[in-house]
Amino acid sequence: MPRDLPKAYDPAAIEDRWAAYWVEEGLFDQPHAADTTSARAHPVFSVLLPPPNVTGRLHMGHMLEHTEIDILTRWHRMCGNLALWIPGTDHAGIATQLMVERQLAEEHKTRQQLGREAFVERVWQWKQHYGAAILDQMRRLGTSVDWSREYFTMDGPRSAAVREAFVRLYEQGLIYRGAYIVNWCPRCQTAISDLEVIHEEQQGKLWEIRYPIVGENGFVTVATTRPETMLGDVAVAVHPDDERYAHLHGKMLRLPLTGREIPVVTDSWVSREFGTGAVKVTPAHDPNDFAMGQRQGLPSISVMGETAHMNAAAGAYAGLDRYKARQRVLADLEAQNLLAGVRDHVHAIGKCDRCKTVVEPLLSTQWFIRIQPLADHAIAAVEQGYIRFTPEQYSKTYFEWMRNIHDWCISRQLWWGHRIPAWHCAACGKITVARTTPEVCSHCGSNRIEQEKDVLDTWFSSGLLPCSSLGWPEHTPDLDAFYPTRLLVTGFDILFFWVARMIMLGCHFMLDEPMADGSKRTLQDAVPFREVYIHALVRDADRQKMSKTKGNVIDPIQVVERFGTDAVRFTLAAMAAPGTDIAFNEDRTDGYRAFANKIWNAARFIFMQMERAADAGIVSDLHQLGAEPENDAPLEARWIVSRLNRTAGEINQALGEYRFHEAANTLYSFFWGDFCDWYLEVVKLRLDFTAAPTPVRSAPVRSALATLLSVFESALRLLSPFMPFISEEIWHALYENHPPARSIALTRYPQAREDLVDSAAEQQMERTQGLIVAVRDMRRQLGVEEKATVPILLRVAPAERRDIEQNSDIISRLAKVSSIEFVDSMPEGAGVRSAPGFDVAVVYERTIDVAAECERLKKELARFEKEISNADRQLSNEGFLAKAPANVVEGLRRRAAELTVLIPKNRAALDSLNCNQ
RNA sequence: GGGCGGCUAGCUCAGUUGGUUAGAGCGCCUGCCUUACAAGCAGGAUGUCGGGGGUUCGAGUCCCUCGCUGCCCACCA
Repeated sequence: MPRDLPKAYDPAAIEDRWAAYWVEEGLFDQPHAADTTSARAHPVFSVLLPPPNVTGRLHMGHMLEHTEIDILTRWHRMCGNLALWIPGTDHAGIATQLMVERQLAEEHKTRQQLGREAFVERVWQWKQHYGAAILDQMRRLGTSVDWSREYFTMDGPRSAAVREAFVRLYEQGLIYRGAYIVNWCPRCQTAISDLEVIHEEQQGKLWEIRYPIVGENGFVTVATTRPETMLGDVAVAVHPDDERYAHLHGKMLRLPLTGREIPVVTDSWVSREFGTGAVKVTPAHDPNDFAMGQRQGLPSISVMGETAHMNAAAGAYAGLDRYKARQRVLADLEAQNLLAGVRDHVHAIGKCDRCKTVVEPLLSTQWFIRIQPLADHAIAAVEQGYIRFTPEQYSKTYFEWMRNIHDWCISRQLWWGHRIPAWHCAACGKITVARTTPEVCSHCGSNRIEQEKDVLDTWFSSGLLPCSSLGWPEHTPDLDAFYPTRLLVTGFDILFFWVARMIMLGCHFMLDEPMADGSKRTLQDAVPFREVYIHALVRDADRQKMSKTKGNVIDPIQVVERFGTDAVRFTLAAMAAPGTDIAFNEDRTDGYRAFANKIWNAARFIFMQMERAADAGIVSDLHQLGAEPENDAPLEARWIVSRLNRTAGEINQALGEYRFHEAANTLYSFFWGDFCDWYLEVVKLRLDFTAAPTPVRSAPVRSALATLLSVFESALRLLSPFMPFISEEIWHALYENHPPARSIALTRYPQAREDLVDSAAEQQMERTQGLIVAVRDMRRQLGVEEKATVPILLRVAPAERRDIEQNSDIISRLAKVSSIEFVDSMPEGAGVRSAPGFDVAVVYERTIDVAAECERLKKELARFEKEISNADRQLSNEGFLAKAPANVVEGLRRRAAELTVLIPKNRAALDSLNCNQ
């Protein structure tokens, strides 16, 4: 027998072995070119791994996400679903480029020095290294993904999908190119989308500047936070109804420092309350001004370049950095007495999400997606309930954003990414957009064409993943079988970046695509996933957000090495209440390491019993034994089987609602509380091979062993999605390395069987447990030696006496009772415990600690009295009786009846001990 | 400027549609090496559910308000 398990569980000794086994055996791979009829015959559970960026290592948030997806995937797989979890990594354009630039900087090099081609080659090297490391970590964590379908957002099939998507959108007129105000990062040297700008409140200044009126004495005073951009002013705007400025409509102003003349225009966007009510208009450097410029037909003057230095149009200020220029402008205005005032002003300043450089709104030629048509479908998909969010509140956030969406700037002036499939013609200046690299300009036939240098926003390719990971734009069997994916699990931080984009792109491209049966997909089947589960943020033990700068980042691999993967997974699951951030606390993990050890030792115990049974020649093959308890089976067997089924029901329900914490806690308390603490202790009674004077070749022993094994095996299966390693190891040992399947992960998940839920047995067991606990407590109070057995006096209703007698061996063993004497009334003065259903006293020579007992009784009495007065009040309230559900009323009546019995007993005990003297 | 969440035992957190006595882990106190497990066993103590008001027969749970505290979104210079 290979069951010579070490006394303490050592995760390190088994985890690598199983992690490798699962991958090598391809246990979680689905056949390619899947038979779609079989896919339709089975429920499908398909899920996409949110691709980790190839920027570094996995962090705790990844581990939470992967644990949650893995639990669900393993669960669905064991429930008989065709489960497919596709893994992959993201090239993460700007983020990865930044990492490599930093690496270069350490070598005192820049990407410009390397040149585009060499630089991109260098990033590929980085990707090889870090991408592989991330996937290794995933294997280490036991994620049950389909490695045969692994993707990278810049590999061949995904690049083809990106090109197809771009070209189609272009052909549909949904992509345009033009000069607009964009968010420009002067450090990254690229445009970024609105989402990549993070706003931070900052204490700044609001300057008031006088613009002289041409041909008159006097000024218009404008207020601005960006004085340096005044060099690009093309107008001053006032509200049309603002009487203060009515006389100036149509007049010209002389722009200070430049002498240029600019008009006063009216625009109802201007707020009369803010500043002076007159606003300088700088279309090239402010999004609002740009919009106004368009409305008013004003020109744009760019005075700042891509590095946020003033350009030639800034005249004397050319070459100055924007902040330097600001100082100089202010000083010059001051000198000319044109600075009317300055005051403190708090405003939000935009910074680059990646490098934290202050973003500059710049006029720049970029590619955009006309987003409204896509957004319309995306809104409808959620409104119609084709996509559901959990927690539900996120759908509100989603709508909020989607209904106020702006066109998406998809071009980036980066080198790492999907290069836009557009070619500029040097001859005719027109653009050719094509799926395959063209030889000549499609407009004039010239061969002087050059591909667009810009690359696409990284989210363009990841936004296509639900389709592209299944083979789109090809019409593949995978797409037929697994699209829409069933679920997306991700963090709220990429709700707009990624989730929203996937919904828009998925709905757009999959609508009207053929399904497996040849019919066209409607919106319902075009969505990229049917449900979105938004998980929490993992914080440190002090609820602080983990960040490199704070130095509080927990490396999952390190924690895993200390406590074992299963313990960390279980910690995350047990703390993952939907909608609540997780304060990751290692104390908790230590507790679950102990849980793993508990499971391990339960297995050791069971293996010992099996060996003994084999040695005694009781059974040849334990696994052949029937598992269901007979009607005359002992209480503990009927009880544990009932508890198992109830537990299975609760876990299945909880997992179906993404209530990981509830599932984990239910499992924990079942295994430790019910199975180990009670059931195993009682079962020892049935399996007492040594004590039996006669040969133990008896049916009861076989029956006990059968239940023990069956319940334990079921518990392991319940456990396996949460703790795949230890459950796999023990399961194989249980079957002596000849298990009925290659992995416990391929067995069936236990489902609740109503016919095995035995409420009567549960109630009886609860009463028995109550009695045992009462006796144990009295023993402690009386100071009975741990090993001594003592007689008890017991008073129960005659009807229950038989139950107690039947289970007297359980009581004797677990409460160390030598004999039970049934009495009709308790003797005076003895330490008596009263509970609903029984009074019990321990017979022992020592007397109890009267003071302590009085205190206990008084506390209990106070609690009872409060409770009965509550109960009486409610029961005499007609509204309650009329409106409360019958079971609630009935429950309260029963409790009141119990209290009516218990309270006098309590008082009598207090009297007999003279507690009140 | 809009919107969302949190406040429950010493600590970290559960508590689904309002329903009988508000729970867990860790920590704490007491006693045990009981031959699966001392990473264990048995027993115990601990809460005016942030304050106030309201709805209801009944509120930790729903509504209003106040306080503290996070977070997201936002083109008022």
